[in-house]
Order: sequence, then structure tokens, then C-alpha cells
Amino acid sequence: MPLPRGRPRSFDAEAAVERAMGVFWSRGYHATALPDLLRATKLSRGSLYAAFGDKHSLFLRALDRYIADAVTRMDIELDPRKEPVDGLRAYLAGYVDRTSGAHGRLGCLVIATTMELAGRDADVNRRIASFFKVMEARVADALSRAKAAGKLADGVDPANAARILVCFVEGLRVISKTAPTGTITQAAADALLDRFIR
Amino acid sequence: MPLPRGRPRSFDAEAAVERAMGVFWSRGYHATALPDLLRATKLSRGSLYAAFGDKHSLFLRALDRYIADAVTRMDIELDPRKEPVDGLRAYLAGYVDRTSGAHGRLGCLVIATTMELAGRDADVNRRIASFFKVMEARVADALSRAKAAGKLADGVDPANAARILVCFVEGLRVISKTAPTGTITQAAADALLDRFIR
DNA sequence: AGAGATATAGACCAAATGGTCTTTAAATCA
DNA sequence: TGATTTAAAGACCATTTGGTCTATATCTCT
Repeated sequence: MPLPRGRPRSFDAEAAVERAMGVFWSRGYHATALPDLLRATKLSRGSLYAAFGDKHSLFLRALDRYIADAVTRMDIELDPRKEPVDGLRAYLAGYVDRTSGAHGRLGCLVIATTMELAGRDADVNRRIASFFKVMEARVADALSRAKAAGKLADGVDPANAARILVCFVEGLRVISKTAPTGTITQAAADALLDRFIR
Repeated sequence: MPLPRGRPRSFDAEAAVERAMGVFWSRGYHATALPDLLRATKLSRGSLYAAFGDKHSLFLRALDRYIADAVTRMDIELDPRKEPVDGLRAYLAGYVDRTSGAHGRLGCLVIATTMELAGRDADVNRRIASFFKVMEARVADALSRAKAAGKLADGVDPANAARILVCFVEGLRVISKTAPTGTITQAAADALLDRFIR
């Protein structure tokens, strides 16, 4: 195959996606106008449309990126080679951190997108439903390993507890969007986990 | 004071607010266009603007209505004259119901608004922050009464448990927006409450 | 009947929307 | 140098946005 001839692509598409992600994250899909995206990505209209097709496709790329980051983080926190209870503690601590202080007000792109688009956008719905399933499965897995190691309190079912933990952290992100708390949240997270472990 | 003379107001403003609420609820604030509201309220542009000022004010009215309904429901479920544990069970059952089957996909106007507007709209933020505070306080109150009656498990702090329960139900509404579940959710709610009561 | 108040329908508006296209400058190769 | 490819700038487009205003019909009172 012959080498490409002319001027080489001079911008980093992945970096542009990341910047676009930031805008969607802080404003939501509908409230993000094209000029916002152009400013953030430092791309011209032409380049943006040539590279990503349209606003919706770019949004999907940004959402995928956000989800991939979240899954990566989870894979580290809940790594099967670590102590499962430590992993769960780290997982919860991450959410406490992300919902405290200035971070808290940022909110979560997945939740915002769920509420704004999931009901009417099949592409979005697929991605998010699968993300929540993955998350719940990872947590359930850690809980199962904890149970096998005799670390769980009597009568705790990993599947139920996983759903509880996932709902708890997602709920945290919602209520801390209006009023980030910090210490109370940390105490609640500790109290919740303490109910499950021995 | 003299009686009003001319043609009397012929539409029910509160009913219009309720219909508008339905539209905002299912589409979100930005995705709701004026024609949507006109269709739903069956009002003309002129009447709608005369009665409510503008889109934002109408939205605030709808949000207030939604919150008032939620608080009313809570006051019934967590009525201090009832057994507190029964009340908490009813409270959770309400959320299980609202996140199951077809209801689930409807989602929650408060959460959607939190994610879409709370960060940039002070009027909205105030209302929602206060709502979450009220909700948490009511649940904490029920838990305190349960504790006084010796119905709580050892070492359960009502304030922590209240935050946990509130986050759980709000998280439920988020994850069930993409995939309403039902039975699993009911089991999780039962399992969670069982961890707190004796 | 007539005065007074209100509703509707819809024309109208400026601004903003997402999206296309053309022109021009720049960068790389042969 | 000249061919080729790309990016940026911004003109341009139809449509939609939230919002105003006027004309007309309708209703209730005196």
C-alpha cells in the first residue's frame, strides 16, 4: 500500500473526545451546543464533522470513553488477586471521594445520561444497561469471593448485597450533586459495608 | 371589593401544571419544547405565558408539584403514629413498585432535574437539596423511633442508616431506568432492611 | 344589550440550533 | 516545485427555539 501523501492529521482524536466528554459531563447532552464543543475540542466545524460524523456520534464516543474509564478503575479496585473486602472498601472509598467537596458537584455522566436520554435513545440505553450489569457483576464477584473466604456475615447473599451497594453508590452521586457532604457519607459507607462483613 | 366582571378563567391552572409535569418528567427540561407543553396543557401560547410567565417558571411549578406529591406520600408511609418498621417497609415497597415493570422506565423527575439543572440553576438546586434533606430526616426519624422501641439491630445509627436507605432508593430509580427489574429489587430491599432491624 | 374580562389562534420575531460547503492556508510527499 | 491531503475560518442554510402581540370569539356580569 502506498504511503499517504498530503498533510497529515494534526489533531489527536482521542484527546478531542476527552475534551468533548468534559463538556457533555458538565452540561448534559441537550444543553451542549456545537460552539461549546468547538471551543472545547479546539476543532473547526468541518474537522469535527469529518472526524466524528455528528453531535450524537461524538456523544456516544464520549460516553464510551467515560464508561471505559469507570470499568478500568473498577477492575483495579476489585482485582480478583486482592483481598475482596479491601477491594470493596476501595470501591466505596472512590465514590465517597468523588461525591465529596468540589468533586461532588461535578456529578456523573452515566447517571445524567441515563435520566436524560436512556428512555428515548436505544444506543445510549444499550451502553448504560450493560455498564450497570458489569458493575453489579464485578461487585457480586468480589462479594462471592469474600463469602468463600468466610468474611461475610451470616445470611448475606452476594447478588442482593451487590445490588444494594451499586444502588447506594449511584444514589450517593445523585444526592451529593446538590449538596456534597463528605464525612457523613464516609460514615454511611462504612456502616453499610460493616453490615455485610463479619 | 367588587366582583370580577368579565369572562371567568375557564381552565384549571393546577391541572395544567400537572400535565406540564408529565411532559417534563418524560422528556426532561431542555428536550421539552413549547409546542409539547401547549399540546399537553391544551393551552394557547398566550394563556400559558399569561398564567405562568415563562417555561422556567412553569417548570418550577411542576417540580414543586412533584416534590409535594412525594412528600405527601412519605408522610403517609412514615406516619409517626404507625409502627416505624412497617412504615419503612412501606416506604421501600413504594420504590420497588415504582422501579418495576413499565413504571420503572418512567424514571424520577427529581433525579433527572438534579442531573440536568441543579448544577447551574439555583432555584432548582434549593428545592431539590431541601427535598433530599426532608426525605432523609423523615427516614431518620422513623429509624429513631424504631430504635427507641428496641427494633433496631445493635450498633445501627439512625442517621447513617437513613442516608443509606435514601441513597439506595435513589440509586434504584437510576439503574431501573434502563432495565426495570422487579423481583431482584424486592429481594435487595428486603435484604437491606433486614440488616438494620432486629 | 352592552361593558368588561378572558380565552384562542396564529402571525410574527430575533436568536440559536445542528449541519453543510467553500475558500484558503498549511504540511507532507514525490 | 508541484501534487496531494488536511485543517481552519466562516459564510451559509433550513429549522427550531422561547417569547410577544394582535385579532377575534366567548363568557359573565350589570
